[in-house]
Amino acid sequence: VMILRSRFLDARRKRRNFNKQATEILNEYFYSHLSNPYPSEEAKEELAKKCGITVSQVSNWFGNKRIRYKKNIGNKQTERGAVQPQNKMQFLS
Amino acid sequence: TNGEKPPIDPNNPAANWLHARSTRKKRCPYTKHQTLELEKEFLFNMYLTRDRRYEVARLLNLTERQVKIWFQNRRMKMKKINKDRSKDE
DNA sequence: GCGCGTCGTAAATCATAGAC
DNA sequence: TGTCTATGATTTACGACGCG
Repeated sequence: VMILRSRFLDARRKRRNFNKQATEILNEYFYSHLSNPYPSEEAKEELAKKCGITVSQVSNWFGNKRIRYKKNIGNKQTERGAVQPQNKMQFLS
Repeated sequence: TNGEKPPIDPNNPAANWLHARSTRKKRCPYTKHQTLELEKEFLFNMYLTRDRRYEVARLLNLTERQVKIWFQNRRMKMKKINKDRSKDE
């Protein structure tokens, strides 16, 4: 049991890239909230649940995404996917 | 509370989400020795007295502010570790 | 008010999965 | 198989705000 448990813990400790669906969900949220990509704690919990990852991992993902997105502005990185033609970023005038 | 736009602002990236302190000190990774000594001190007590902070800073060639912030960050890290462990069932 | 506490984050850096 | 780079995690450094 000890061996299995430690093996389990070791396996979890190793970083794995998130699966495609989880990444899609996160990207969809990010690009549909581009004017303010800072999910609330509640939103993070919901995203975590939908993606099958932890809240901390959601926070890490948004932290990395925001800074890496910024570093790309000007690049062609409009990044496909979730941005609907009818964008949701309005107001804030 | 300030701007500091990235180099370019193509069209309207809607990226007005501020932040980016221009006067912030660049992050400077601590040496193995500094980290080890800080960890030892943290093991001894999670909170520093004023005198102890001064002494640690002097010994490790860090500012008192750096030592204070290191302990604050370390406590947050401990909290996260404990949280993760408790979710282990 | 000061001074140190937590909380959330930016930005740099680390570690290494994975693509090639 | 052996590079590399993209990606998830961790490490410094603050701003904002709370408390005594």
